[in-house]
Amino acid sequence: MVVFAGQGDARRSLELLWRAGTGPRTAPGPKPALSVDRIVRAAVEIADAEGMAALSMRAVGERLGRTAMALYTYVPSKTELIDLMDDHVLGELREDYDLTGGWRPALSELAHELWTFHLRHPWLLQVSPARPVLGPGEFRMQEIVLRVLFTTGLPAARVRRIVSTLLTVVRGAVQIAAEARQAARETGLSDEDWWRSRSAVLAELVPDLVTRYPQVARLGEDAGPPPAQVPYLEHEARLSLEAGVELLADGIAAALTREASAPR
Amino acid sequence: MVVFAGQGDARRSLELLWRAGTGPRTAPGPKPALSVDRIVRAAVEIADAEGMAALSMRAVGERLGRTAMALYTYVPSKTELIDLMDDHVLGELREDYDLTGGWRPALSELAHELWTFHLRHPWLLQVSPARPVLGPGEFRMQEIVLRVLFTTGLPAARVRRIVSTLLTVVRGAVQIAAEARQAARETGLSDEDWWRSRSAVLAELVPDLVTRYPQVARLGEDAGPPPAQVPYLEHEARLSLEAGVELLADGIAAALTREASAPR
DNA sequence: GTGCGATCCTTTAGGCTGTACGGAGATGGT
DNA sequence: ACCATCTCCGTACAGCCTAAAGGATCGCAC
Repeated sequence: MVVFAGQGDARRSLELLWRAGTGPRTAPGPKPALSVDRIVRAAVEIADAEGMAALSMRAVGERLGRTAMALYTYVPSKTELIDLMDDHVLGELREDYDLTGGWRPALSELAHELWTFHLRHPWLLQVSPARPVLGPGEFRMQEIVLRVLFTTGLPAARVRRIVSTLLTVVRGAVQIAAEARQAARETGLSDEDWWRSRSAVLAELVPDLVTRYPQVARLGEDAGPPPAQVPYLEHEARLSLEAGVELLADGIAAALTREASAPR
Repeated sequence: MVVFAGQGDARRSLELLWRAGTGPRTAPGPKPALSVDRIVRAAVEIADAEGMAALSMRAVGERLGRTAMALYTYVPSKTELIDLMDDHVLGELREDYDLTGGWRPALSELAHELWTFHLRHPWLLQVSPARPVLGPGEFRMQEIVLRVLFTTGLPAARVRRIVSTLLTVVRGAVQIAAEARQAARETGLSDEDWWRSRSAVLAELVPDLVTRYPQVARLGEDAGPPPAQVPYLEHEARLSLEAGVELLADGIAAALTREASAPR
């Protein structure tokens, strides 16, 4: 499932996101027992614990002692609810990063925060980054990341692409880690067991594997240290993220020296 | 929806992927009118044209003049079918890249090929990269990418992370482009129209936006040239990819000079 | 106090989804 | 001719989102 930011009424969506029009109540009718916030929190709890696939309107309603349809008084659709969830959890992001050591350590600190944040809410990866949510959380997040990256002194256009790349790298790494977790939970097989059973059959079915795919074989030669605690793929993803951020930082440094030698 | 590589019987999955056990037919019963290949091709056509969400067993069956259940004779489940689709289209990837100019131009050529490839089959982004498919297509793809990146001379462990980062960067850029396309198709709104209508309401609802989010405002100042032909987000994603690959290449170069000054 | 009408919530229903199950018809080998 | 086997289909079930309609509850004007 891919989720797009509210396709319905733009005004209604934005009002919900920014909690506009929440003045004092004077209208008739029964008092609302629920609230947008309670619904969003319940939904986030479900998605965090059981994944986006388990997030149904029925499930959210049930958790609040209501039916699915009761939610539609507060939230126009499931899509919109997911937007609200997205923007809500973005409020958790740590705000300040130590810039006294320059942009480089701050960048890797930020990347690490984004990593743990996304791992806490892996369903975020299912929300489309195209046409983003445009709520306070999203703006706050942009603000946080930009505050770090503008200290490089690079021009805005370049910073924009760097932010985009950074978020992509983080999301990619988290995707592997999170989906590895989910796969382990759903199949009951650890990454190692999965690989062992597959590679045994594979070797039998395709005996000439190493000669047919020499580069891949070359990759396999350095196995690296066995992952002790952390599941294999999660560990690998973590290393991949660190490598990615380092590559990114080196790329920024290169851009900076170029900029310095040929300033316009 | 997130799809995992075949959770069923590992042997059956791999046999299907490698088309093992397709000897001459001597069994009784009616001749199969369909084939795994035809089913996979039909499924790919649907997913390419209408997206993963439109890919249902009923739809695939209909396209072949059969019911949904007829497919289950050939393919054990929808998940498995998607794995087969994935591995199948990977066969389209161009194989050879010009390495006479060194790894750098080859890398950007490769990235561009991966970009167009994924744009042609955007549903690939919905297949989990954790626990990959382990079919001939996947191995071929790895082989292709590794052939380019091993020419940097970096050690295998490092190359592995670089490959991972490269694929992540490409997938991230494609995701934005593809989902922007899909959003445009589904909402009937161009990126510009979408942004115009939203930003008007936003300015009204949050009048102090620029003072509250100064960094974001600073980003907005350089609007850049208006995208003439290509839809806005797709254009932006393309630029983001190019920037990402350049950053990556600079990162590799930095790693190379480090390696050269301190070889072990 | 009484009734109007807005609001909250539920029930029902419709159109999707993947796939388990059982059966119908076709076919090759004995 | 028979039978085991294979292809293919109809039915069914559980689950999904949400449109529509009705019941319960309450603030306010009269």
